[in-house]
Amino acid sequence: MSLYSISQASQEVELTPYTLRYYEKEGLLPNVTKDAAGRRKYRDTDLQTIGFIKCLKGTGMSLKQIKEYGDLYKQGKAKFNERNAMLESHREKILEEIKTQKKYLKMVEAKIEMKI
Amino acid sequence: MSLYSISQASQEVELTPYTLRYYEKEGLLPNVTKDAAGRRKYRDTDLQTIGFIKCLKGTGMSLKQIKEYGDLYKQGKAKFNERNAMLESHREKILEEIKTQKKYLKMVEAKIEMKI
DNA sequence: TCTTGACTTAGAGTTAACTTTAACTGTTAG
DNA sequence: CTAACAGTTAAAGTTAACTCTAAGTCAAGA
Repeated sequence: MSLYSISQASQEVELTPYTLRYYEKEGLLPNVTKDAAGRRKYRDTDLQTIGFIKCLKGTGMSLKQIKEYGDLYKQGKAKFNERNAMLESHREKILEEIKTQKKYLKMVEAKIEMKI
Repeated sequence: MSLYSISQASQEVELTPYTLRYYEKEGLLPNVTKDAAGRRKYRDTDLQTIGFIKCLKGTGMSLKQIKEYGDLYKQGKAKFNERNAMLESHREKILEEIKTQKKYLKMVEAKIEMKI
């Protein structure tokens, strides 16, 4: 129910106000409302959206693709299949990435064990 | 025992010749030898070094830090502690990253399950 | 001998994702 | 009333990590 200023939102989601404005400019956050003075007011759902954007970005999805996903999302049920296909294939990518990270972890640990 | 041209090495390590030259220019591969005509010849140990660079880079270490690690490596036993500390802390970072990836994976899976 | 192709260099160009600046507006505390 | 502050925009600047271009060298095959 509460509304957050850009600096409050920035603290909540751990992104700078610059980044929040940038994401909006790039079309990743389409529906941020503004008050009478023209200042952004973030709703809880906006923060949730940003949270999911951070999740996608943190797993290697580019902002361009995140925007594509968001655009499909806006089109509702009509694009459900396409949107879900994106998530499914992204899921596979994350699984692959975790595998790779584990392999690399072993390599680093082996190097540490070598003591040379 | 074998020597690889830049294009052969490039195929082996799955990096473009441009990238190999770039890494060398940045001081990440200090000891690539050249033949009489001035062409790079990569040894197996060079390919192993590149493999480890890919591991560090693939786990989020910047080229700048990788160079720092390499520079410590060149200084041998004298810098063993410092070098190993880098690897230990990088190991922690990878473990953290795997945790985060798993959390994000769950978020994506939850979104898929929501079917909305 | 000529030409093709793989290499060399220095330096310029590209891309993604911010990050900052400049100039301005509206709100609030003293 | 005014100073400080938090926000606004468009546009320029930054950074990391490549990626490419231009001009040239060298070796091998027809």
